[in-house]
Amino acid sequence: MRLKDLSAELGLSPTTVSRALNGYPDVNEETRQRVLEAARRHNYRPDARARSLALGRARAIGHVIPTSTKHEMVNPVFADFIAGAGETYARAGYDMVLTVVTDDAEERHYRDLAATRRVDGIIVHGPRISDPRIRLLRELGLPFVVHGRVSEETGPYSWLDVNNRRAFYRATEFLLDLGHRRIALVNGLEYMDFALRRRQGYLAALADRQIEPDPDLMSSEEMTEPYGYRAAQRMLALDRPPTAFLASSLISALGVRRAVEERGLVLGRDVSIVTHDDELSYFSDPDAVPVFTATRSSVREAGRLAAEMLLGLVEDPRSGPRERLLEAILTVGRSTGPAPART
Amino acid sequence: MRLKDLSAELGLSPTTVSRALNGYPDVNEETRQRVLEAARRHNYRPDARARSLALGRARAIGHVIPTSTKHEMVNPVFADFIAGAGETYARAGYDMVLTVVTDDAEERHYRDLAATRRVDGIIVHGPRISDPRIRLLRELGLPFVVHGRVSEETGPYSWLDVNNRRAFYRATEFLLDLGHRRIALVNGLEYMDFALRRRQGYLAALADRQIEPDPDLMSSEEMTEPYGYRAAQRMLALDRPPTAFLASSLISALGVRRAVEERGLVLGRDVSIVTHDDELSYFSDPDAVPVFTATRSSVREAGRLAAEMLLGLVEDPRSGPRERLLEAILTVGRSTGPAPART
DNA sequence: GCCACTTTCCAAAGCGCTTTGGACCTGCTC
DNA sequence: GAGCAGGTCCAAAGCGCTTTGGAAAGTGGC
Repeated sequence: MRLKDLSAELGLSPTTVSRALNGYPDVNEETRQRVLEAARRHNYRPDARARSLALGRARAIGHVIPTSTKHEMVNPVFADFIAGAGETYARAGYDMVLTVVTDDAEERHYRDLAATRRVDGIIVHGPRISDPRIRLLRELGLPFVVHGRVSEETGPYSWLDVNNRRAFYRATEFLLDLGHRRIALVNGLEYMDFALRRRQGYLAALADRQIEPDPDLMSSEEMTEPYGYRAAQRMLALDRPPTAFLASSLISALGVRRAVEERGLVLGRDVSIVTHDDELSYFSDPDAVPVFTATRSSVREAGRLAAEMLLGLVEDPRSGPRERLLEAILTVGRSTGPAPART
Repeated sequence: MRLKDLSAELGLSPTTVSRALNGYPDVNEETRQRVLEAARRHNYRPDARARSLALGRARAIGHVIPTSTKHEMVNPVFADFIAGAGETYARAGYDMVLTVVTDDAEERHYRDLAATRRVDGIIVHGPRISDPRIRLLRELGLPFVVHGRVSEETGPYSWLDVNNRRAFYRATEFLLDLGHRRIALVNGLEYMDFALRRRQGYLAALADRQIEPDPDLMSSEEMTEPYGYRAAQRMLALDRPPTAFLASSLISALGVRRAVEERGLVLGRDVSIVTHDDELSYFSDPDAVPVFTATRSSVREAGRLAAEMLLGLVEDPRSGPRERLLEAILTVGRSTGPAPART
C-alpha cells in the first residue's frame, strides 16, 4: 500500500493525503480523519527511503564499532551503550545503523557514510588519546558525539564522558584511607583515552600522599577476564605484593579475584579490590549487597544521553558543540577492607 | 558531489556516468576510466537512499533486539553475534539497522519495518518456545532467519542454531562418566527455546543412565553472574548437594564458581563445572588451558553464518527455507574431575 | 454584485539515482 | 549505395514521497 494507492482509494490527491498525515493545517478536519482512518486500516507507513530522499534527512544515526585487526574483541560495554542509545532513537523515530569496522578501513567507512548520506549523525566509540576521526568528521561536516574524550584534541567537539580521572582518584584515595600503600592498577589499553585518564587519577592520588608509583604494580591490556587473572597472578607473586587492586572493568576484576582466591587469600581481608563498574545488565544484582566496591556509572544511561545530545545536534547543528561530564559514584561492597597489618 | 555534478564536469549525461560506474558494457572503456577516475577524485558515492529507491532494495538488514519490559537486560551474546553478522554485511555492502524494542512494542515494530521498507530482511533474535514472530514475518513477506529455533513452530522457516540438546546431552554424559550422580542444571530462562533444548539434553542423558532428575537441582533464570552464584549457593546448602554443575553460560558459571569457592570447595576436585561457552571475545583466552570445561560454539561465527544465509535468502527468496545446525565441541578444562568419593 | 480573504484541494516539480528505449555514428556486406 | 550490425551515448520515465505555487469555491463586507 503506497501513497498513490491510498489516495486513489480515498478519491484524493497524493498531495492532500500526505499533508493530512503530516499534520498540515490546510486540510479539512473531516478529510483528515478519513485519511487517518484509512491509513490505519491499511497499516500504511510512508516508504522511509522515499521520505528521507524528499526531506533530505535520513532519520538514522550511525554507530561505528571499531575492532582492531589484532585483537578482534568487541567491547562488551557496547551492548549496553547501544541498548541505551536505542531507547532514545526509538522514542524519536530514528534508526540506528551499526557497522563493525576494522581500524584499517575506518576512515574510508566514515567517508562513505557521509557521501552516501545514510545517516544524519554519528556516535564515535572508543576514542584514542589522539584520534584522527575528530578532524575527519569535522571535515565531512557530519554531526557527531564522542563517547569519551580525546585528550590531545584541542579544537571543539561534542562529547559525553564519565569523569574517569576523578573516579579513579577517589577510588585510590579510598584505598589509601583504608591503609593500603601497595595499590595495583589493572588498567585497560592505555592508548584509549579513558584508560589514560584513569591512570592519571590513580597517579594523582598517590602523588597527593607522597607515594611513589611502582611500575610493577601497573599493567595495561585489553580488559578480559584472563588478563585480569594473569596480571594479578604476576603481581601477587612479587616480593612485595599489592594489598589492593584497582581494576578497570568488572570483567577483569573477576580475573583478579580468581587469582586472589587461587592463592588462598580472602577478598576484603587479605586483598582489596575496587573496580570500575559500567553497570552492565548481566552483572548487576539489584537485590544483594554489591560484591565489589566500585566506581559506578551506567553505560546504558550514557548511551541514552549521548543519543539525545546527538539528536539535538542534528536538529540544530549550530547549537553545538555540546559537552557532558557524568560523575561515577563510589559504592562500597565487600571486596574492600583495611590493609592487613604489615608482616 | 552528486551524480549530476559529476556528469556535468565530465561533459557526459548522468545516464552514462551511472552506467560506467555500474559496470555496464555499453560504455567506451576510455570513457569509463575517465568516469572512474573523476569519481575517485571527488570521492563520489551514490546517495544510498536514492539508489535504493530506484533499485527497490534497501541493502540493509534489520536486527531487532528484544528487551523484556520486566528485566531490561541485554543479552551479552548479542554483541558478539552482531559483530559476526556485521562482518558479513560489510563484505557484502549491506547496512545493519539495529533496534532495541520492548516486547510489548515488538509486533508493531516488525510491521513498521516491513511497511517502510527500510530493510530487505530480518534476523530474529531470542526465539521463544512458541514465537508469534514467525507467523508475523511470514505474513509480512519479509525474508528472515531465526538465530535459534522455535520448538512449537510446525511450518517451515529459516534458522541457524547450535545443537543445544546434543551439547548438553554430551556434557551431562561427560560428568556421568566421571562418576557424578548429583548433577545440577543452572539454566537460562526456560521459555527461551535454547534453554528448553538444553534441559531436554540434560534430562535425556540422565534418563539414559536411569537417574531420576531432582527438581532441587534444576534452576532457570536470566543468566547473570549473581544468579549463578545464588543458585549454586542454594544447591550447595542442600543435604545432598550436587557434585557437579552444568551452567548455561560462562557468566553464570562464574557465579557458580564463586559460590563453590566461597564454601571452601576446590573446583575440579570437590565440585565440577561444565558450562556452555559462546566464546565471547572478552572471556576467551587463546593462550592458556581453558579454565572451564565447556561445550563451545562461537556465537560470532554464528552471526557471520546467519547473515550469509539471510543475504542468500534476500537475493533469491525462493531458495529458502534454509536450515543450519552447528555442533558445539566439548573442550575439557580444569573445572572438572572425577566425582569425589561418597561420604 | 464586486472585491478581498479564507478554506480546501491539487498539478507539477524535485529529491538523486537507475533503466528503458531509442538516436546517432561508423564500418561492413552485398 | 542501401541495409544492417555494433558501439556509444542520452532523454525521459520512474522509484515514492514532500513541497511549492496556484486554482477553485466559499465567505463576508461594502
